[in-house]
Amino acid sequence: MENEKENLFIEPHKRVLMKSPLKESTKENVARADLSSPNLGPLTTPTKPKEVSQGEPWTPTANLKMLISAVSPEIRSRDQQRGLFDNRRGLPEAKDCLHEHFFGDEYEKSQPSRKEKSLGLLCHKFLARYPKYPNPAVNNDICLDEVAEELNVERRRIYDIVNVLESLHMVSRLAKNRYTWHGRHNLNKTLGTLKSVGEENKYAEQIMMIKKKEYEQEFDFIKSYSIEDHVVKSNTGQNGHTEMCFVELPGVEFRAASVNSRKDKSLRVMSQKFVMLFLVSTPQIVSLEIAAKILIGEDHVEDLDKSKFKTKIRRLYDIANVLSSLDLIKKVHVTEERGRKPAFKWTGPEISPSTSGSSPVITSAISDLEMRRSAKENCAKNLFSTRGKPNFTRHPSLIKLVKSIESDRRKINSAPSSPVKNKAESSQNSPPFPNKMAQLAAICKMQLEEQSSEPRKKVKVQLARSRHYKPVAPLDASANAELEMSPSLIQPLGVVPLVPSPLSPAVPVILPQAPSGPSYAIYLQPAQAQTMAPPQGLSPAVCPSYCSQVTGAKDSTDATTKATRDATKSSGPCRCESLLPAPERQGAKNQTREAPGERGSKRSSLFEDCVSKKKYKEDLKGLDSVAATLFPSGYLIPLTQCSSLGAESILSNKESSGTLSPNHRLYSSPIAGVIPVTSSELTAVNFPSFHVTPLKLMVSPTSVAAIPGGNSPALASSHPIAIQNPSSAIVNFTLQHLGLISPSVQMSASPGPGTGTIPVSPKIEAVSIIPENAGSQHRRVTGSDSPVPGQSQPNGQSVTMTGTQQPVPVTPKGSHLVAESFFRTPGGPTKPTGLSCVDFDGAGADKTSFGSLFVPQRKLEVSTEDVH
DNA sequence: ACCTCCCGCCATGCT
DNA sequence: AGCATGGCGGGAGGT
Repeated sequence: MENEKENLFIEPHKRVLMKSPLKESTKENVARADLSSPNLGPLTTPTKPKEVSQGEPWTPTANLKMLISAVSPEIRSRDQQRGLFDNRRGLPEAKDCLHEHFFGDEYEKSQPSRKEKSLGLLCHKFLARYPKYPNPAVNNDICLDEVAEELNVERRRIYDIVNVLESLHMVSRLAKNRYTWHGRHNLNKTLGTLKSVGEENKYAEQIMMIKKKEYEQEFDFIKSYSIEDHVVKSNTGQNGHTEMCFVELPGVEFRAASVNSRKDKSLRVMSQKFVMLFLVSTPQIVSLEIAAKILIGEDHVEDLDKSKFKTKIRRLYDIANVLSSLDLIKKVHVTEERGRKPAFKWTGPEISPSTSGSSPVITSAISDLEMRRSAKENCAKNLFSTRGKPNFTRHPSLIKLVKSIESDRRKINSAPSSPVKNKAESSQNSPPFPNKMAQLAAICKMQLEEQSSEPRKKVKVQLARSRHYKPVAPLDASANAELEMSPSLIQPLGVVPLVPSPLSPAVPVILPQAPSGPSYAIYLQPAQAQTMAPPQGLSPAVCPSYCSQVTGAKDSTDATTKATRDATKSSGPCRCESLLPAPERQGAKNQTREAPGERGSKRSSLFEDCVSKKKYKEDLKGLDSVAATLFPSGYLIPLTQCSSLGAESILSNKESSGTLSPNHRLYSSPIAGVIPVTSSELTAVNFPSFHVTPLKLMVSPTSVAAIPGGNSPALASSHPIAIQNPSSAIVNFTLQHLGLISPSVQMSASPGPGTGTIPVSPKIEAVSIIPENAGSQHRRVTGSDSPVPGQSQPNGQSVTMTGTQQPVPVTPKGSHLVAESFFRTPGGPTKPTGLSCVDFDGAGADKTSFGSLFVPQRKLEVSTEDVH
């Protein structure tokens, strides 16, 4: 219905193009665009035409133009105005004309190469159309048909992009063909939530397990660990991989119940899980192989069919391309003994679970596990009862509310469209540029937009994050590494929340949103929930009600509604429980993090000791238990919604935050048993962990990036927020003053392009590692974006962005050899996993220390290569 | 030869 | 039935 309304103007052409297979291939796209536009387009929607025309830059010149236009809105608009119309007319013929007119050769050449058609490029184009931080007040509707037309791609492709964006809550579905653009307002929150969920699910453990297996296979260690593996498997089985829940955030959520039928499987869920893997793993490097296994549920690796595995890999590439466009991840290669494996490194903001708000809860998981469990169970039962679709259930009541709301929205939205494209218009056209170029352009734009956009959010406090701080000083250092390396930082980190989020806002001062996070509700899937024992309960469900209250004000009704729904669905109890727990959880997490010191020590000791198998086992056990509970599934509904709204929500957050802080719990995690720290453990587990973890914890790359702030373009790229927030700057200063960070560090940045080379001090492994990350990030930013940063930059913007980033200097980014071997992480488990690779990047030197544990060290090299 | 991953068939489910 | 979504995997471009 709504759609129709929306489409009214557009529809005709849209449909023609879109629906029909015509769109089909990009090949035709051009034609399509032309056609479409002519048909109705021009008349109805001016914008489209533009795109169309742009759509295919047949000549190099055209491409260049495109880039430029992408970079510079002005140009863009100009071109659009001029040429678009022409193109519109063109229609199919137009393209022919173009081809012919323009030179057949060129035409062919220009023909979009595969790369030009890549999802990543397409995503950049898509993103270029919207502000990173859209003004909530404005209409941010996205009409899929329009976008598809404008971008000259099949709608199918748009779905791929939108699905991933939706998983991050950057868009939410309004109605058929319609989505609302949220931009990055909720990103940190979402990431925090995902991290929490990931922790709950124990993805870190799962990763470790997998790695372990791999090692075993490789080395035949298997037997000793086999048991563990089994456990894991079982867990996974329970989880069920269960996983498939979709984590919802407030605002975004509902896409509808109805609509969501397929959600479960969907790319959305996969995307969230994939992101969780990054957030949970210490190195923050995730290989496709591991991700695929985990997403498949793998533990039972062997079970995997190749075909299934291959399919999963394909999907992961799809997701990765989108995430890369968002600057959340960067492609790298991990070199292991086996060989080089494609992997992706998280370049997005670091998130502390609690940080963003919601997450904290998650973090607490361990301590709170029990509570969570109960909560979860309840929630699951209640919430999920509905599940028509497994994943999303919402409370019935909530659902009703939501529906009503949605309907309202639709009505409103549907109004004859305003297709909003906020910015889109300007950006729109993206002709096909070379990927990189396009990317750059897009990036530049985005950055600009971000900048322009405002700081938007308030900073959330990141105190929570402090928890991250992992024990190991080195790590901290590493974290800071970008900033700097001071090891000292580490502890401080613990204390200091600073670390936190770069992204988010790190401003410590502000708590508002709280770091703690916003509350969110996690809905478990009924099945899972029920099935699963609550061992640790992920359940973190935060009560929706709670959320709703909080959010309510601003958020949009949606959020509240959801919350309410949830609440309703879930029985009251659940929520209540959930709510309460959340704070605790957070606190717990925080505590845990604080505990880090312990962890760190443990870890360090472990390392030193070389992890003993015992630990490993223990860890495994812990994992197992965890695993059982893990999967979280369900969604989280954060109360807080959008950061933008933020302030209001803050109250809730504050509460949470407050709770959090108080709560520090011991770390001992029920789950882990031995291992106290969950979060840390997880990270540690992953591998190189120790180093890494601390680093991560301590300083999140993002944070780091943020710090640099000034330009922090890099950061910006990854996290707009950081950039935006002045707070980050403040934080930086603070840190500097404190001595935690060295000023120099921040700036360092030069993006080091290549592999970094920073010799970071090996000494502390962690440290060394950190740098890498940072470096990598930086690199990634620049690199990934486009090879040609400079060029793109017509505007300064782009440049700045890239340039700033990197602090690189500190870390070497490139590949490091590390001997990774298994490390044991304090947490216990050591897993040799390939993960190590990640570490490598960072630090090479240290390896030796770790190194040798079980295995032989592998070297991991992570090469950040730009993909494409 | 392997890595990526585009492309579009076709199932699913809402209208 | 028609249409919107989107799972899925063949197969081709890139290295």
